[in-house]
Order: sequence, then structure tokens, then C-alpha cells
Amino acid sequence: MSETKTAPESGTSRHFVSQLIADDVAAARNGGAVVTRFPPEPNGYLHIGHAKAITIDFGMAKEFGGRCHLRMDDTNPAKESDEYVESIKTDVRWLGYDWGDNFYYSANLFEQMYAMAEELCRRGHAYVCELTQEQWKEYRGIPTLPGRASPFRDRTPEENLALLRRMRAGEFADGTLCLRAKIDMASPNIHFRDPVLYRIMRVAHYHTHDRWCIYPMYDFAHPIEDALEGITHSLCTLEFEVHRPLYDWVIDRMDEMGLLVVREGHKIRPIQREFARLSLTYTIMSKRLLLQLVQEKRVAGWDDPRMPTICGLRRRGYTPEAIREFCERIGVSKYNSETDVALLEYCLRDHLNKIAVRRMAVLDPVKVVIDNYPEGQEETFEAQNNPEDPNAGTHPVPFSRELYIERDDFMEVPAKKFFRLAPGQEVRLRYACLLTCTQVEKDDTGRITVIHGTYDPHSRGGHAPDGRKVKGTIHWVSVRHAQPVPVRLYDRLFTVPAPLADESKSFLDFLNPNALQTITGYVEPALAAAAPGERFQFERIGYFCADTRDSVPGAPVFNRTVTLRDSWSKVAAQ
RNA sequence: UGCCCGAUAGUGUAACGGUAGCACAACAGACUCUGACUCUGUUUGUCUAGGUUCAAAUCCUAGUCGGGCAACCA
Repeated sequence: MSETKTAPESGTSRHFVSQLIADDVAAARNGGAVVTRFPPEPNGYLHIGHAKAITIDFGMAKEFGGRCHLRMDDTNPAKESDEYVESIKTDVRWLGYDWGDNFYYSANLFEQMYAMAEELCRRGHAYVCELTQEQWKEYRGIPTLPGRASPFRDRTPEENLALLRRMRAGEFADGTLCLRAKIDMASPNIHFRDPVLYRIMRVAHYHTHDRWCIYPMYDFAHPIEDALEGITHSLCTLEFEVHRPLYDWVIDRMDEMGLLVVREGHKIRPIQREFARLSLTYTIMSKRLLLQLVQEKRVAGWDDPRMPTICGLRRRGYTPEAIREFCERIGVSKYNSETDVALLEYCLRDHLNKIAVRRMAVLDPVKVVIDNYPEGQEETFEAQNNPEDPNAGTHPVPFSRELYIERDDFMEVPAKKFFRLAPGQEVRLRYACLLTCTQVEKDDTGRITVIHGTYDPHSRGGHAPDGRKVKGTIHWVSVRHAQPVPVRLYDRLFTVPAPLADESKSFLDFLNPNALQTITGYVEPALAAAAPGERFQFERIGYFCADTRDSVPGAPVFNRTVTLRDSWSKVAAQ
């Protein structure tokens, strides 16, 4: 059947999930339909790892002309809430994916799941067990040793049915009884040793409220949800691989009961396939640990710009395009990989470079006085909004005798290959003019307080009148026109590439104390009107966005999204 | 000790029995009114051992290393 193998198209290649689906489509399995789903449990905020799954789930549907459902996998009311449901919808939409009318709650299927549980009892595939959890732990055995049968394993279907109904009716205390599948206590796969299907749990569900006191377990619920929604490919992460036989077992039982949906004459039988979850350097991806950071107030909340959550990245200034591009580039495989966060940052810079409007801001100012520029005079220069985009236009920047420049852009004793300002050295003030340093003033501690210089009146706009080469160009802001604004300099949340690698230490030990530094920056007037969420490149520094939470009209607060690449710092470091 | 899965440059990923590519990173250079962007070049790789084959990253066997599985979590 070599003709069913689709050759990679024009240099592009498919990852193994895509190949698998392509084979299914070619073989007209399920009538050639492709329906996927993204099924988060609403018990936390989505993070960059979910973005990978979302990209795969929605991406496969799009690639094969199918659809992707968004489903709240909410079978454990103890941890779930509407707050999370709303955040998930917002984040998936923001990432650019559309589930159309296909939004589901697992909880809406509780009645069907229960009906199937009863049918399992009738058919002798399930029984009500009274073993305590401690007893069961012993009965189940360990991976290397087979388990042994529960004394309740051979109840009659009638007994089981009656007990199950009483469980539902609330006649038993939480945790006293449970419904188990009757499969194989000797299976080398633990998940086949009569797994629990239903537990008693008197917890109000955020969606079904107090209608139920018994709730289905993931292994039972998930295949039912998939089958009833007509999912063809149930894609999930590697840790579910050993659950697959159980997934198939449930699907088989549904098939026997005639519960599989039929679409256009084809019985839809979902299959589960697994891929490696995303792991990123300098980042943790565990929902539990992220929750801990929030609860212990190590960060300001789920949307703290230091967090790898989608809302955190959004607030930091990431674009959905950059995140999607990243997810495309990392590929899909079954290898437990650790992706370098540098790739994410590359995708970010690459997109921001194309769309971010350029502005000048000085974050660590030192004053420059241009002694031959008339006191009281000012003028305006035109600065490009985005050299990468010819249609972006220009904007005016006011200039005067006193300016702020970056302290880093001056060296009293210049290092070799230092092209910026130094005594007797000429530099270009971006878009303005050429400036030569003449002398410096210092305070008692030797710290430079004012730099004096003279400008070339013929270099208007920054062009050398005689065509002489001026190697260095630096940014500046007119002191008189500068707007002081709060600027938050964000950096990696952790100081080491793998904060969880050392099991003898807590990941908290590796929190980066400098992951957030708040300073006052001096920005050009045009920046005062920045709208919340608006993204900029502060020339020669990095990409910033106006914070969506703390900015007020006329008084923006800026978050550093990511720095520009900086090859000088490497040279300077030696 | 049982079962399942995996292993290709520093990182991630392609090659589907027929010349080991690509991207990120690193390094060197060119260009530059952003030491950015862009461009050019360089370094570095098939876990090991057998076997099948004219030919193996690819198929088989064994081993090594890594990950997962013993919640009434998902």
C-alpha cells in the first residue's frame, strides 16, 4: 500500500501524528473524517505547554479539513471552577483558534456515563467494591507482582445494579464503595487490575451543582466523551500511553452496546495517540507548582508576566503569532525533550521586529549638555516608526540642549571596539545629529553627573555633511520633553535551566530574585499616549508593551517583553 | 524485579533500506543612522554490540541509558 503513504510536500515534512492521521484518511478509516479535541481540566490556567497541545489538536483538524472541539474535562469537582473555564476560553481564542459551536462539558455526559455504568453491571463487566482504599492498595499488588481478586468481585449483576443505584442515591458515605471494571487482576498493566470507574464524592460540581454524589474517573469518562462527541483522534501526552489499553477496552464495551456514533454511514471509533509534552529550559510547566507560586505570592498572580501561563505571556507582550510559530518549530515526537527557551525568544523577536513601532527611551540616564546648542532652542526631528515596514511612516521627536543618554553608552576610558560616546569621540544621536564629547563632570564619588559635548550643526537629521563614517549611533531623549514612566524589567523566572532537576532541592531555591526590576525610564513624548497592550521597540534596548492592568490614560506602565539581542555585551564582558 | 515508551550535532527536529539535512544556539566575517535586523561562512551528530542486506539512522536480536505506570487525580 505504498500509494497510501503521502510523500512529504515540497520540502516540508510531517510529524508522526500527522502521518498517522494521513494514513487513516487515506485508508478511509471513520469515513476519512478527522475530529480532534482539546480537553483541559478547568482546574488551572493554560500555559505554554498547553499551547503546544492546542496547536497540535487544532492544527491536525485544520490540516485534514476536520474540526476540533474544546471540552472541559470536568469529572473531578474538587478542583474545578468557572474562573478556569472562562480563562481557558479566553486563552484559546487569543491564541487564534476557533472551536465554533463545538464547546462541551464532560459533565453534560454524566447521565450517559451512568447509564453505561449500569449496563456494564448488567453485562458482568463491572462490580461494586467495598474494599477500603488501604485494602485495595494491598489487593491491587505492585507492578512486578499480580494482584488478587476483591472479595466483592463476583457479586451478581442484580446486586451490583442495586448497589450502584444506591450509590447514586446517596446512601453511602464518601469513599466507602466504588464501582470497578472487572478486567484482569493479574495484568502486567496496573490499569487493567479492575480500575475504579465511579467514586462517591459529596462535592458540589461547578457545573452540575449538587445533582451528583458519584463522579466518573478519567479512564472511564474520557473515552466515552470522545466517542459520544464523534472524536476520531484523541491526542494526548505520553503519560497516558499505558492507559491506552483501558481506553480501547471502554470503546470496545461501547461498541458492543451500540453506543458508538454513526456519521454518514461510518461508525466512529476514536483512537488515542500520545506525544511528548513540552518542557522548556528555565521554566516549570506543572500546574500544581505554578499554583504554588501564585498561592505563596512568589508572583503577583496567574497573569504575572514572569509566568509561563498564556495570560502571563500575553501580559508580558508576547504575540499569539510568536507562540504559534514556536509551537510549529518545536515539532512533535515521543522523545522526552527539553526545548531551549532561546527558540521561543527567537520567535518572539522575529515577530516583534516586524510589527513593533520604534520609540526612544532611556532607562539608565546620564545627562548630556550640548554646549554649542543655543539655550532655550528646540527643534523636531522625524524618526521612522519601523524601518522594517516602509508604510509605517514617521513621527516627530523633540530635541533640545540637554538630553538623557544611556549611562552604558558612555565610557570615560573607552574599551577597544567601543563605538559609542567617549571623550573626543564622535557619535550619532539617532535621527538628530553628530555629537562629540568634550568633557565630563563628576560628583564626590567619582560618578559622572554631566557629559558635555558639541554638535555638528551641519549634521541635521544625523547625516554626516562630508560623508565621514560615524560608527556609533545611540538613542536619546530630550530632558525637557522626557516623560518619566515606571518600567518593569522582566527576566527569566529561574536561575538554572532545569529548576526541577535536583531532587534534593526545591525549585523555589532557584527563583531568580532579579526576574523583576522596577525602574523609572525616561521616554519620548509620543510614548505617553501608549494604549494598554500596545507593543514597542525601545530602540537598541528591547521590546516593551504597555501593561494592560496598571497603565492609565496618559500614564503608561511598561513591561519589558524581551531584550534585543546584544552582541556587544559579550565583547564587553571579556 | 514486571509492563509500556523512547534514543540523530549543545538543543529541537528531518531523512520511511540508497549522498545524514534544517532550525535555534555558539563562533567568525560582511552590512548597518538600532553593536538590532539581514547576509556569508565555520564547528559539532546516527547510544553500544551483533545480525539481515549489494547497501542500515532506518529492519531483527541483545545490551546501555532516559522517561512513564502501583490516586476513589487528570
